[in-house]
Amino acid sequence: MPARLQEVAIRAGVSIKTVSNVVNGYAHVSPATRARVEEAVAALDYRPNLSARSLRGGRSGIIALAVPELAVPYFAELSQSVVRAAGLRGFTVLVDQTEGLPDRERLVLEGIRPHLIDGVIFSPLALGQDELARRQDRTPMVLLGERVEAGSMDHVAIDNVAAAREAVLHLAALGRTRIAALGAIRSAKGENARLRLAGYREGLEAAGLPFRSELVAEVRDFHRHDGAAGMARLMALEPPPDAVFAFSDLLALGALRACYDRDLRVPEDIAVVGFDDIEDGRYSAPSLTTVSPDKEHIARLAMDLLGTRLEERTAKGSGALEGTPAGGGSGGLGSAGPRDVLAPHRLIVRESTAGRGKR
Amino acid sequence: MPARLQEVAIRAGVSIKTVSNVVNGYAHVSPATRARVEEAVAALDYRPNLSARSLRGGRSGIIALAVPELAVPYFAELSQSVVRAAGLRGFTVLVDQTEGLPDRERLVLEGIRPHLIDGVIFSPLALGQDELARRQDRTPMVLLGERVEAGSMDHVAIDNVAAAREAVLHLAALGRTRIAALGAIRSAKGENARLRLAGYREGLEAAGLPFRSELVAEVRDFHRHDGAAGMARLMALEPPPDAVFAFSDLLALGALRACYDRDLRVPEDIAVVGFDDIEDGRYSAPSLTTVSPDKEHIARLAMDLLGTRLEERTAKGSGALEGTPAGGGSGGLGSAGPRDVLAPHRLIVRESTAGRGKR
DNA sequence: CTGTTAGCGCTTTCAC
DNA sequence: GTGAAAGCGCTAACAG
Repeated sequence: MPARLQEVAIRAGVSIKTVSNVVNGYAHVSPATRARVEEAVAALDYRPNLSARSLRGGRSGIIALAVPELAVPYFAELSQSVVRAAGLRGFTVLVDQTEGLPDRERLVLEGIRPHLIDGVIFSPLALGQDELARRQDRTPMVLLGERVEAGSMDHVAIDNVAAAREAVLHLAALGRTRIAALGAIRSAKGENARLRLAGYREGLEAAGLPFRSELVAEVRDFHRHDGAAGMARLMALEPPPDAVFAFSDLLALGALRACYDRDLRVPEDIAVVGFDDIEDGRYSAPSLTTVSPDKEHIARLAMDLLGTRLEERTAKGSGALEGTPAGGGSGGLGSAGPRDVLAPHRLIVRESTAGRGKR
Repeated sequence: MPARLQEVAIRAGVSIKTVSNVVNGYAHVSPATRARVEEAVAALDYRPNLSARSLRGGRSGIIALAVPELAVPYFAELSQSVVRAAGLRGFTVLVDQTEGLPDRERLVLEGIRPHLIDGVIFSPLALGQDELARRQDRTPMVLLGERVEAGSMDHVAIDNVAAAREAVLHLAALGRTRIAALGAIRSAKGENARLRLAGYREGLEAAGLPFRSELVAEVRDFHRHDGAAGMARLMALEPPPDAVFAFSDLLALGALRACYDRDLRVPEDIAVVGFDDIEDGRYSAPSLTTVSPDKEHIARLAMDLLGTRLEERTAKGSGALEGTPAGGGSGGLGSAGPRDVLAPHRLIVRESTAGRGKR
């Protein structure tokens, strides 16, 4: 049974309020008193009750991170960065796995664990623009990846189109002419896939290469499995492609595996570029050329945006404390419009396009 | 501003208590009333305030999962399973990354977010037996991996020694005689490494092979990087090993990469076995033979243990209050001692030891 | 079966 | 500078 504020106060011979002041670092406490209180806090191993604090103050210090799957390395690495960035700002992260299921994503939009969560960082997969834009819940939310034009949510992403274009231009610069795209997605899930496909077309055009629809392999998901299957279909073409731009590293890794199964040499027979720069790609054989989004940066930006919103909110909140009877409260909003932040990315050239440097 | 119980009660024309009863699914509410309340709940989009509930009832429905790094695939996959298992039991998971740092792990032991967390599933890395056993905090905790002899904590793990032995016997059965171990760890972090090393020795002995200390490669961590470096050292031996048992898949993947760099054929020149069965190993070239701990099972067992402890706890709590009619069987048995549960594992043979089956 | 009431531990006016 | 008291929203203990 942990100590309460009350007991600390008694032991220190002061009032509850004073202990609270000390614990929360407020000024106007005499050094002597402060020392006594701190001694009592330590002696009793006092820890504030977050539920009580949150009930009272409306803030919990907890943010939710909603991602499709932790087991997908990109999300695992991103989550790691988010957890770290949140920690630096004093927040703990509650992870929600949507598994890319529409219903679970809707739950996120509607506010999981309301009252308990100060804000949400959400990486949607299944939900489209329209649904995202239609969100009701007022908990501050930052969107990762998927951009909502009409919506009112903050958003962090890299320039997917530009990144994809660079990847294709890199392949073209290597002299490849039949450059395939691996990762087109038909369903609503495909925001990222759509952007990368657009960048792929731009890249082809910039390189003076024709767009051939048969060189675009569709997938269901961005997993290794889909990559291997898609690659198998591409290799069955006559003539086959001499390069592949995969829309994720997992797809690319699956593609590499498919090449291995067919004894194709990478990059000699076929060059491969991925997207995400996950750790796996640095150790695969061959190592994977990839578009590297700065995940640390993305996480930090998302946390910054969320932090700002939370501050706005508490600032507003404390002002509107009056007893508000029948709902008239117009409550000045003033909240700045949705912000759209671009995180940096760069192309990392490795063996899957450049070959093995030294042997 | 979300609706409160009060407002729902007014709209439904009943008392607060009745709404609470409906929301919590208690019996003894007339169907008509229930329907009216449910209508009101839906209309006002009422969501219970978890902070208040938790403050009042001492339960929050949140458990913490403390792992070293989400970016390590084994932990990502395990976390995914834990999040899922917890969800099935109505718990949300708050993820804590210790980064394997002693101080952060101590924080876990002392109770992160006290009062807010019903229980903890903890996969320690840096802390040794002694410190774990010395824990004060009373929040129910289940340990993953590391076993505490003296302690009082529940524990779930696979039989690391037996698993390692099987892996080595598999290599020996292939006719390999110079079987190296990759992943010994000197520091306190090494509980798993120690067990697997013990299993390695047992395996050698069972196969009638001599233990050679020069065939044991030490590492700092279980990362790809360490695997590649360790493998490089092993290959410099004269004669080199003809097989490697790596204590983690990440190490094994690093080892595969080191082989690729040296144009060694796997498994012809050297066979490789990993440990963990992460997704990467199923798509690596060659695919990785590995010891597969049943992560779903581990997660479910951990959640079951935690669930039981929580029930014991609340049972005890409410039992302290008098006036419980009904009685019924004592059924008690009070909090059982620490339970130690073994999860299943199996060896999955793939190309890195068996070669490529079909081409 | 339903209503009333008293806090859970904390912050936060308001006095002193 | 410090103390006293009023709730935040909810549940559980009692009546009715």
